[in-house]
Amino acid sequence: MVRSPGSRSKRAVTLSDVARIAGVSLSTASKALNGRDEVAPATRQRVIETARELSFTPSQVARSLLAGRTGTVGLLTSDLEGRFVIPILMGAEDAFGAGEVNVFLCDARGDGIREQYHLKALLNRRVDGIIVVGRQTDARPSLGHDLPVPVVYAYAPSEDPTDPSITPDNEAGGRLAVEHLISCGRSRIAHITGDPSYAAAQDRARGALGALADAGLELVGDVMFSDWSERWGRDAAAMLMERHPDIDGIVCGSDQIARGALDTLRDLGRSVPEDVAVVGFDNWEVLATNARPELTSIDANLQELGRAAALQIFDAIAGREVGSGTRRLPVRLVIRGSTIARR
Amino acid sequence: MVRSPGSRSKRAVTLSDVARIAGVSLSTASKALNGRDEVAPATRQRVIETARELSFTPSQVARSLLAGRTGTVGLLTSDLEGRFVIPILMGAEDAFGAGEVNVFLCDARGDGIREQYHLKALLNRRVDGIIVVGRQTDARPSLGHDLPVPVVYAYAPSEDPTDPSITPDNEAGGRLAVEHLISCGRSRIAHITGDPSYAAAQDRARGALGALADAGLELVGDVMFSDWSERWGRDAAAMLMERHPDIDGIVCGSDQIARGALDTLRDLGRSVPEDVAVVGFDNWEVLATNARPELTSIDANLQELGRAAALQIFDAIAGREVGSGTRRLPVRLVIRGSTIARR
DNA sequence: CTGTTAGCGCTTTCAC
DNA sequence: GTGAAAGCGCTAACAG
Repeated sequence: MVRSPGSRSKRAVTLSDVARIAGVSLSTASKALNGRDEVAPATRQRVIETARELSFTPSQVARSLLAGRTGTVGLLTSDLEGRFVIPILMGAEDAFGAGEVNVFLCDARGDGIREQYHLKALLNRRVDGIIVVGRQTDARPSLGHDLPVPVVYAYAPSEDPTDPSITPDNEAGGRLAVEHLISCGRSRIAHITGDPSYAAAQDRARGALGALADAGLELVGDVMFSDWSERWGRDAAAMLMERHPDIDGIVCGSDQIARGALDTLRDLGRSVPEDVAVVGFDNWEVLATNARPELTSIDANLQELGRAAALQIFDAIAGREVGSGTRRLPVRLVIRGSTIARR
Repeated sequence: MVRSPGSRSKRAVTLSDVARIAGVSLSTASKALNGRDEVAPATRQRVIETARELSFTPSQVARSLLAGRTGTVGLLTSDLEGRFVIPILMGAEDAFGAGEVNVFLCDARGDGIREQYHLKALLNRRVDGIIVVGRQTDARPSLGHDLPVPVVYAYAPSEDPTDPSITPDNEAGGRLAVEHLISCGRSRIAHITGDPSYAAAQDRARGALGALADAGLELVGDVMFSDWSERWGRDAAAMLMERHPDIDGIVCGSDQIARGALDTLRDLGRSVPEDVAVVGFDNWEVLATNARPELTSIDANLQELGRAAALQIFDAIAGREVGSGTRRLPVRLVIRGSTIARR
């Protein structure tokens, strides 16, 4: 039978191949390769050499079966854009130590059926833990408590308050944005944000209003709720500036909205940040750094969030009882030209 | 010993548990649950019932060990944004049939060492295939031919022409953009694009120039190469319009560049699409649909690309010899208001 | 120090 | 129809 050189048919080399060729027993080979110190140096050397020559790769599958742990984690998401899930994945990889643990990424596309399906598959594969990543910060249905592996909810908390969830502190973010504007000498501050049915919109607005109240200030106009689009940012800014020409600061509920607001301000001939300072939300680099001027924004530290979720999974796997309930992770302010003019 | 109700310590139920409780042998239980027809209906019923009661989940790990295939695929990427990798992942999931195959997503972050590390880990885990996703369409180093599993390069082709690669047909895209402008009655067409060291920039430009030549037209000005930013789009458009005020169409090498061009045109009081029609590239929804007017763009059909990559892996796993070399997948034009005014 | 043995959870012959 | 036994690749007791 003729077989192309690149044929896959070659069975993978196993440890017993190595052992046989190195002239030792299976267990000695195992010990030699795993650094157990009950092996004569010369023997170890020979085994390692042989393994290298055969390019032996130990099967994690077999190891997993034996160990009862697979060293894998499932990331169950509905974030179609990947805007949240990728940083979270990176944080998780960091925390797990790349290579030690591998992540199954499953995209449920916002479909409960598909989510159940993926969940089932992950359990079949004996993942050691599951991180559920929502696409907004609204609470989402719990996967339930009767799962054989630890589950952590990231970004979107679970509706069940006894589930462990990690979510950005949006209220602190709203607060931070206003405090920054105030420290820039602004006092006539407005707020444009997205869909009021989103927890993120409400939380950020609450934070902003709280910070204003603490400073003895009032919001200019009402909180402008509508949707998360650039278009709404443009329209809302136009309405606000017409009714309240003395506005000198705008907190926006997203970077997209902020981009829209910047557009309108430019159209109206208001200079940013001199006349009006603008703060966005999410610190979506591609939007923030290409705005003119570049956009000051609140960053949710998603990578940190991913890391935290991974650590929590770790703790749970190790049997340490992890605190349940929602943990809010600090956010941070990234200052750019839309609030402080570059020299 | 007191154990919290949610404790993980409970060993997962195994098939032998099910068999024992259902009062049958291991092998009968296996046959019953796997739909083998050498089982009495009543017995099968009883086993299935028992399995359900115990919420038995068959271990894929054990199955994989036995079958020699794991039903997993590795997605090795350096696309930090996730802009390309997520649609490709989705396409791959579709093609594999969600749940049948699961995908390990590994982010090498553009670091060769980390890539090798991840590759090693994937091979240890006995993935059935690997899809390598680059972040640009430039050729990237091959992982080599001596791997025990099939590898397909998606988006970024391999430098080795004998590796199977799937990449969007950028040249056809450039062509498509120009042809569309011409069909909109434009004849004074310019081209602003990104970094000339990128294959994508060169390929798109080549396609655009080719289509112009075919129509007996010449590009207005030089191809404006620089970088992929919105800022460059603004600057380049300003330069072009000053030197060639009669420009009536601009093909842009990315949606970001197009957004910049649109900004400048508005600043200059040129209306789009009446005075100047603009086409972007990538069809990045969040940018394209929020532009004013909304941006016509070339879509690389990434999900399709993911699907194609997955199918190719499939074929290779099944032993069907897949064609090697680079396959260019068709792109498509998405028409919006920046080339044809909405009524 | 080295080798033999017993599984991890499952599927699959092959007898009964 | 059903069950006993072998074995996927590996590690960990336990003997030598």
